[in-house]
Amino acid sequence: MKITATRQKILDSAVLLVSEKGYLGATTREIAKKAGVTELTLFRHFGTKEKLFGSIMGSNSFLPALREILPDLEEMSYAEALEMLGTRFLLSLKERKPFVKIMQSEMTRYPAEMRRVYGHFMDDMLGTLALYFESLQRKGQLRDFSPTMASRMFMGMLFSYFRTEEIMRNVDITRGKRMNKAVAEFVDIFVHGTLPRTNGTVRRKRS
Amino acid sequence: MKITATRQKILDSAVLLVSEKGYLGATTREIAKKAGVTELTLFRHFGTKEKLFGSIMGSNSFLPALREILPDLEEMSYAEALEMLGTRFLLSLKERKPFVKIMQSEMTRYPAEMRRVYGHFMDDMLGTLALYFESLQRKGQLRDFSPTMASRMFMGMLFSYFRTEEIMRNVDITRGKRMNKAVAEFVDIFVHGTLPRTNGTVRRKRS
DNA sequence: ATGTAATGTAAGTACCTACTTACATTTTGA
DNA sequence: TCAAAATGTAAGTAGGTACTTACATTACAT
Repeated sequence: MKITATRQKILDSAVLLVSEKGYLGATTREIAKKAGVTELTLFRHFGTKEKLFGSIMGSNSFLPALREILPDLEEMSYAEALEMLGTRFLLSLKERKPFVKIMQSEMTRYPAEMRRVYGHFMDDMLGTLALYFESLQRKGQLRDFSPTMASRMFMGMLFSYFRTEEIMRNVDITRGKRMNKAVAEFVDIFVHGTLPRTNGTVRRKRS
Repeated sequence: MKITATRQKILDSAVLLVSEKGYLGATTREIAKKAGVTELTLFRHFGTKEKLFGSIMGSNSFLPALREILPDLEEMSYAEALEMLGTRFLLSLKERKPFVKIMQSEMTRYPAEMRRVYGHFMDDMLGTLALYFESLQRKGQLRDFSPTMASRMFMGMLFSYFRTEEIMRNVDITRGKRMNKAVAEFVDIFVHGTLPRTNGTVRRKRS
C-alpha cells in the first residue's frame, strides 16, 4: 500500500468518525480499525491525535467549491443567478456534510482551526455575493440595501435550511425536488418580498 | 444548603462546562468542583452523568419564552410585528446561549434529547409564525407564498445571524444597535424584497 | 534478489474517567 | 435539642485513552 493511500484512508476514517462522535468520542483505535490499519501506523503517520485533527482541517477545504460556484453570474438574470448560487451552495455543503458536522460540533472548542477554514470560505462567499449585489445596485437593477447584510441573510437562510434538513432531521435534500423548491421559494421572497405586488406601499402605518 | 439549591448549582455548572467542553470533555469532577460540592454529592443527586445530562435538557426549556414572544401580533403593523418577533427571538437565544451551544455541539450524538426540546420549540415557533402569515394572506395583506417555507426562512436567517455573531465570533449582539439594525435590515428585505420599488415586474425575462 | 521503507504484533506505561464503598461530619427541621 | 437528612473525606475499582517500545513481517523499487 502506498504511503499516501494509507494516509488518506486514515484521514477519511477520522473525518467520518469525528463527525459522528466528536473529537473526544472518536478514539484513535477505532479510527485505525475503520481505516484497516494498526493504531501504531496511525501514530507513525500523524504523531498525535491533535496533529491528525489538524491534518483533517488542512486537507478538507471549502475553497475549491467557491470557484465552481461563482462564474457566469453576469450572464443570467438576477433570480436565476441567486437560484444557481443557492443550489450550488447547498450541494457543496452536502458534499462536505461530515466536515460541516465537525465544524458545527467542535467550533466552540477549537476556534482557531475552525475560523481559518470556515471563516475564509464564508468571507469569500459573502464578499463576492455582496459585490454582486453592489454592482446590480449601481446599475439601478436593485434598490438600496446593505449588500453585506443581504448576503448574510441569503447565505444564512440557506445554511439553516441545510442544518435543519440534513443534520437535524437527516433528510436527503437532493431527493426529489425539495431542494429546488425550497431555493426557489427563498429566492422569490428575497427578490420580491412578501407584500402583495399590486398594492402600493402599506408600510409604516400604525394600526 | 437546601437540597434544591445544591441540585441547581450542579446543573448550572454542568450547563456551562458542557457548553464549553462538550459532554465528553466536561468531567464530573470538574462540574462538581465548579459547583462547590464533592463529586460524590453530584452522583448522589443524579446517579449518572447521563442522567445529569438528561436533567439539563429537561430543566432548560425554550417553551416559556415562546409565550412571551408571541402576544399582540394583531395589534401592530406587519413590519413591526416581524421586527418584534425577530428581536425577541434573538434575545431569547442569547439568554440561553450555553444551552444553544450544547444543542449545536451534541445534536448529532444525542438526537433524542435534542429533538424533544429544540424540535418542540422550533415547531411551535414556526407553526405560529406560519399561522400569522396565513391569516394576513387571507386578509389580502400579504401575497401568495408558502407560509411554512417563509417561516423557516425568517427564523433561519435570524438563527444564522446569532450563530455567526455570538457563537463563532463571540460578539455581543445586544451591544449598541447592531442587533436592531440587523433585524430591521432583514425584515425590510423580507417584506419588500430587493428589487427597486418604482420598477415594474422585471422578473421571468430571460437575459 | 535484496535492501529499505512501510506496516504489523504484542506488550506495556501513565493517566484519566465514571462510579463505588465505608465512615465521619455538618446542616436542617420539628 | 436531637434525630434525620445532606454533605464531606478518603480510598479504591474497573475500564478506557493516547501513546511507546522492541521486534517481526510484508511490500516495493532498483
